Amino acid sequence: MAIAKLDRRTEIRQTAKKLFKERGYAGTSMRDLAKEVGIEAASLYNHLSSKEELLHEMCFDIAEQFFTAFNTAVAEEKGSSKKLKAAIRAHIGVISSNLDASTVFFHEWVFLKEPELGKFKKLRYQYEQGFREIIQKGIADKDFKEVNVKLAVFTIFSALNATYDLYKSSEKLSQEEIVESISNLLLKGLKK
Amino acid sequence: MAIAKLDRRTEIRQTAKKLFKERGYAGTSMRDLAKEVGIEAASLYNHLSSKEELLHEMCFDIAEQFFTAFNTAVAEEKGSSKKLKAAIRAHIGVISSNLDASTVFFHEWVFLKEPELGKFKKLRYQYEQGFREIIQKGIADKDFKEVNVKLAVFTIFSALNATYDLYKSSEKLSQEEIVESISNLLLKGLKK
DNA sequence: TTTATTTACTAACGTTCGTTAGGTAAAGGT
DNA sequence: ACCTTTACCTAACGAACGTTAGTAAATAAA
Repeated sequence: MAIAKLDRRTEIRQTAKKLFKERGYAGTSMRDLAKEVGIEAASLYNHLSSKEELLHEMCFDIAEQFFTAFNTAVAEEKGSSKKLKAAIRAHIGVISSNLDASTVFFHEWVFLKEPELGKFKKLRYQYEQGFREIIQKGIADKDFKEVNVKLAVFTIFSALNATYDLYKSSEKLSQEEIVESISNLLLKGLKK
Repeated sequence: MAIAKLDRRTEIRQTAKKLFKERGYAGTSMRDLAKEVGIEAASLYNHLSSKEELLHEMCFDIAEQFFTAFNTAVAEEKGSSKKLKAAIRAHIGVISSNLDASTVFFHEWVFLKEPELGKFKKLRYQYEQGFREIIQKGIADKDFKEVNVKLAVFTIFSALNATYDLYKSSEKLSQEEIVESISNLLLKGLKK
């Protein structure tokens, strides 16, 4: 065969990301998914083993991408401000190159069942921990103000994790504009 | 009758907020709701006319609260920084006194059907416009940096709208701590 | 005390859910 | 040429969905 057309397996998964994003996991039926792909619902099961598997794959795939991007980004920079900005860029980068899946990652992980749910939460905590450590180091080095670290990281993630929303607006913002704007605001603030 | 116990109508709506928050609108069935209230699913319909009505009420009730709180808050302050901080406080205040419903407001409005969906989006745009105008005024008065207004407001809302998450963490943060911390970060930034 | 309203029940409606069983036709490997 | 595998189909499973109908008991109004 060699060089097949983009196969059904992949097509189904891409379509599932799109639908889970648009209608939510619980709001998307396997029949919806099948119709969008152009086959019967039962035929989906030649390419997957359950609806839940789709969600599971999406969430953990994105989780892994976040880790990888973070690790390479911060390794390349010295200094807390630069590390933080690099981490922000990496995080936004993963979102912008996985617009559907990352939306699912942020909103639909609640439908994971144990034990995956627990595993997922743990991964997320670990990932956030990376950001907390950058900020702690920054405070220790007197680069950053003595803020409440947890709250600061919370605020940063809130801002970053909503950026998928920016890409559907009509404004054509480049990724670097978004990165610059958000990290400037978070690092230097609004006040003159 | 006089002074009835907290009536069923109210009880059902409070329980619905809790369940819609925990399991999502699509992920909550009327039988789930009935069981939690302690009656049969069919009996719910003595107190409401449809599942959708519940969602509709929650979303528009919170929308109204946001408007009211915003208007009184900014009317009491002069100067862009103070107005913005007051608006932030008001916004967080509405969230913190409606923890269930505001979560539904942020995540489940997508399940509204037309024409309510359109009406909802319009209200939200108008509300955000209030924040944009504060920032525009602040820039014009040289109080604020010349930031991309839309992106700044986007970032602010992202941070504010996630605060409902803070109240379920074990840390006992007071509302004023949260307001101070977030508005300081957004106004003055992380950098020293 | 009779009457009307409210609140709950059981039973069931038609629909949709995720998924399985079993079959068919084409493609690929040997 | 044969056999296996892949990819689809139709049909159907039992369960769950939102909601309606009809009724009985309790409560309030007259």
